[in-house]
Amino acid sequence: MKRKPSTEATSAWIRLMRVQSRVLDCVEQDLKKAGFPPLAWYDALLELSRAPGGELRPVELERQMLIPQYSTSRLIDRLVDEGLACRRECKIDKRGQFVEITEAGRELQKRMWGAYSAAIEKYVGSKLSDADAVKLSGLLDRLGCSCGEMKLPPVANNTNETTPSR
Amino acid sequence: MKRKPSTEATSAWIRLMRVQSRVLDCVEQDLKKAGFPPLAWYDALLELSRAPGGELRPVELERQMLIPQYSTSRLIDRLVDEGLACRRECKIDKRGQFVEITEAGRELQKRMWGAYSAAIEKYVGSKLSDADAVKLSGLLDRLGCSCGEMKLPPVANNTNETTPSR
DNA sequence: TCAAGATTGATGCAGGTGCATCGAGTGGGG
DNA sequence: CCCCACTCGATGCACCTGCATCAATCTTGA
Repeated sequence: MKRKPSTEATSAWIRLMRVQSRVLDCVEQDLKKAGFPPLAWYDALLELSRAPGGELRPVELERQMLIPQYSTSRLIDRLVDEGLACRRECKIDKRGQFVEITEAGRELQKRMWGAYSAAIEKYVGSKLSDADAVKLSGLLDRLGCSCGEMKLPPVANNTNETTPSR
Repeated sequence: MKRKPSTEATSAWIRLMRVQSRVLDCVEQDLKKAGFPPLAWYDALLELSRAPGGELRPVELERQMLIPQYSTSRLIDRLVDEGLACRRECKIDKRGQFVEITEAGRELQKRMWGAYSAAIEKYVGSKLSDADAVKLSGLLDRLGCSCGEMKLPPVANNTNETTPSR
């Protein structure tokens, strides 16, 4: 027997869509106004900077970021064009390659974290108590885990550390 | 004094981004597999179908949907191209126009609601108790209300009624 | 009444995304 | 060893979005 979606589920869905798009807009707007590239660049730079040797296979990056293959490919193009990363050959698998973050890339990632963390604080931290943030995370987790598995979100637990966006 | 974003706020942010993008992907994928157009079309058709006379000024539609003006303009183009709506002149303001939903538009909106409500149930309703859905809505609301004001989400309270997507 | 400014809606351009497909390279079974 | 299936990554295409700007019209206020 197929249930109709409850009013509550529907309402939660609507708010989830509306709120995240507005908050994300605000954050990206702040970053853009500060002259930074889109958040996706930050995510990629962060993943690269955390990888051992500062390099990853595109296919790894793709899995970390949960974005499609072609999207990764073109994002890497842009990072390379801007000198934030470089492609290196992969000796063990000639189909593949490594992407290595450059010093400029590391430096940009750190600078972006300044603006980014400020935006998170402004649009999330200042609106929610820690306890409520924890509750929200818990409820959201239950939604995420089933349409394909949910990766453990890579959260910094050292307050001096940088943190990924998504 | 400027606080660092708490670990909890950051973690909530990450989950918000990841979870909504995955859930939205799942829902849009289901609709696409059923041969339906994107959710934005549904939203527009719903707004039109609820408007008195089934017609709205583009500028109204834009405010309802919280999307930019040029985006509305082109969305209307597509709806008109597909025969789901038509443009009508606005006699009181010659700059403007009315957009009126057609019968085909109303019919598509209803058919989409079938697939759409099933997807909401599948990806949200089945994962969350009603009580948790209410909690989630409440927490999300607190995030939404401040970067620009939050519109009251137009929620159907009659289970036979259709419901907007965002 | 009329000029200045605001509002409505369209559009050219640059860039990003999804989809399908391709070529190169790998690896496993016969 | 060789062929077939698979994986890795790139790319052409269509479409969609954001941004800037435009023309037309409306409104305001001197």
